[in-house]
Amino acid sequence: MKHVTIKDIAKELNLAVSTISRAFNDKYDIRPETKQLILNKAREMGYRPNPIARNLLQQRSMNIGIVIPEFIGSFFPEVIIGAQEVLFKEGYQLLITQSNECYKTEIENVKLLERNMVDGLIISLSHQTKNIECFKELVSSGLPVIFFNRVIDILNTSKVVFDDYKWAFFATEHLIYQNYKKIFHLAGPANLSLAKNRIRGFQNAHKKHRLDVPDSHIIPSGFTIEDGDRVAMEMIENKNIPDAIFAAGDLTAIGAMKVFKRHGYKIPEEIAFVGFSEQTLARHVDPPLTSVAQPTFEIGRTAAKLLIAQIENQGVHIPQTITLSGKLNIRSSSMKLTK
Amino acid sequence: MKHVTIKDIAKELNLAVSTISRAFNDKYDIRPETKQLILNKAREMGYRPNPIARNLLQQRSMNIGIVIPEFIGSFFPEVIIGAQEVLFKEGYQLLITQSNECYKTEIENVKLLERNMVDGLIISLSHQTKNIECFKELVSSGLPVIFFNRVIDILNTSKVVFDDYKWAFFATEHLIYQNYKKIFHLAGPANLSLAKNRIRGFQNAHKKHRLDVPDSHIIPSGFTIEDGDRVAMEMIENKNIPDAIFAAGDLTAIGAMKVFKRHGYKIPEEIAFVGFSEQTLARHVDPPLTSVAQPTFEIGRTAAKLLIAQIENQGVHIPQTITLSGKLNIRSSSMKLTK
DNA sequence: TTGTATGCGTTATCAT
DNA sequence: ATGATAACGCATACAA
Repeated sequence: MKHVTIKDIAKELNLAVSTISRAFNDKYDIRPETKQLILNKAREMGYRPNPIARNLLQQRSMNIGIVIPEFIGSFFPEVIIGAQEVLFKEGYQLLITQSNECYKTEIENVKLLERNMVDGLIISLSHQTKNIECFKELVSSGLPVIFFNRVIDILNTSKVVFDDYKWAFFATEHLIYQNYKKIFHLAGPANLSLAKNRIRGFQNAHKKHRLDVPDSHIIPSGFTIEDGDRVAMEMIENKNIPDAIFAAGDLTAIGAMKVFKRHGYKIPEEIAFVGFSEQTLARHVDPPLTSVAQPTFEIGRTAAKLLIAQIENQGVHIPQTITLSGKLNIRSSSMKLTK
Repeated sequence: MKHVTIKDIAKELNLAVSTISRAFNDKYDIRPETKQLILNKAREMGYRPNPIARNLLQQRSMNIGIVIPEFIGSFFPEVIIGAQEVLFKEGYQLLITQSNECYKTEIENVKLLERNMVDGLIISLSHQTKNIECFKELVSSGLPVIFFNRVIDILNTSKVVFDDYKWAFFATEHLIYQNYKKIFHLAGPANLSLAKNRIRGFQNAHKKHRLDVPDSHIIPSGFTIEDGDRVAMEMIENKNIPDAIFAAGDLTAIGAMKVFKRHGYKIPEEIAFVGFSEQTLARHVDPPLTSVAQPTFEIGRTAAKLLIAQIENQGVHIPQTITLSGKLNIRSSSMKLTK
């Protein structure tokens, strides 16, 4: 447990600590033989540099904080893996926190990370988050922050987003091409701009094909299986049954699909389903769910790169928004069998 | 970005830094008015204590490292949430790393965390891990380490494990009671003791019911969907078809189930399936998969508690192994319809 | 009750 | 080329 320090090495070799330090940071002059001597001794004694001390001195922790709203779906873990890949290469550690979609925990997580002197933050909001004062302060404090996917439009930071509008448009159009007429949209949490963009895509696809979309076709839901369950039950009770559903999240689509299936509806013949976000689950439910796939790993990598650039470039930072593209994975949940 | 320090406050108020320090750690004598004065000023100046400096001084980081082999399934995230819950309450931060089931990355993660002076580690092994020298050294270095689920038997540390033997036994017995005769076991990675225990449970359940289990019924596989795919394809090619499959992991079961389904086998009438670990996926595949549920959150909480106890109790630490229990969720993948 | 001084493990700036 | 020393921000033993 007792860590070996450069001081111990110095004592052992009758050298000054500064000399030992130099042996490890070869920016300074040091005689090659001395260096070898020190390096050997260090290995022998099992010396490991203490990054905490170095961080204290250099006023940076080499830690990056990441704040995500949940952990269970495959989306965020994949983003994190992508970010981790880039950050580790640059010597940064990743401190991961998740809020269970709870605004209060989210704020606590941010404060906790801030206090731990992370050099930057990568954030995706909980869908409870309405009050953004805290984030405004965070950003104006000067700490580099990157938002991804669930972002705050008006905040002046770099962002990595998905072209939600475009892909919601395509997904809806896919249903229209299959000749579905009464298409409902299970919308995401109202305060997320991503949800609004998906709604716009849904509407404009209809517009392009000169189809009507009454507001009643846009049903506020959420992102969970239970949201899908609930909404589907309501439709059945109200005898207001669509012939296709485009959900803002895979899990909602899956929840709704299960309910309709249980009630004897044939999928996709009577009701088609399209989801969004390509959870692992989508490929494995029955029938497999058509879904918009987001480049999860790439989102993470991009956010990490932006963050590193901003950190190493303090002062002259121009916020930029990078929009990534995806693809529509068409599966049997939305393919009308050719008759 | 420029952080306010106690020094700044001291200068501002014409007090000594130690007095400021005392105001925040109320173990020491300080006049209440002085304390109030300082606290107010501190708030006004936006002071935030710097944990890095404190850690350096106290030789502890209040960080716990966690090393897991993967991230995508719901099992490990749930364990982490459980651990996080306990650790946060005690003021610890959680540094999460994952290795993608790669031994090399796993070791790197451990070293990285060690260098960052974590106060303890919670580890579950990658299934590539065979060489345990590194972990032996780690443990004998005195750093508190808790293993969970994928543990190293011979290592003298505290462990949180699941009663794999018992539940494999029950799962197998469930199939036997349903009158399945030719039951195959898709075994987990050979170097994990958990895999061995599940095999033993499988065998002994047969023994209890005086059934024969040729070794050929135990098929080495892994934990992924692809493993299940592969193994199922082999069975079909060899025309060696079981009437039930008990897999050491849900994903393997799901992979195999899909292949057999695609080849026209009726589930569970012709082949029954039972998995292990209760991934979210299990409830949502078709048919829903019978699976042994592990108390994921509880595993995390227990590991965290053991670790904290060990950290705060340096020196007199008696390694203990806590075995948690689970339950068998019986779903239609293994329920022979009553004729 | 408050101030002074020291040290945690490093790096950087001097001087030697 | 190497040594001495001051920082980084904080906590604490000791002096006042």
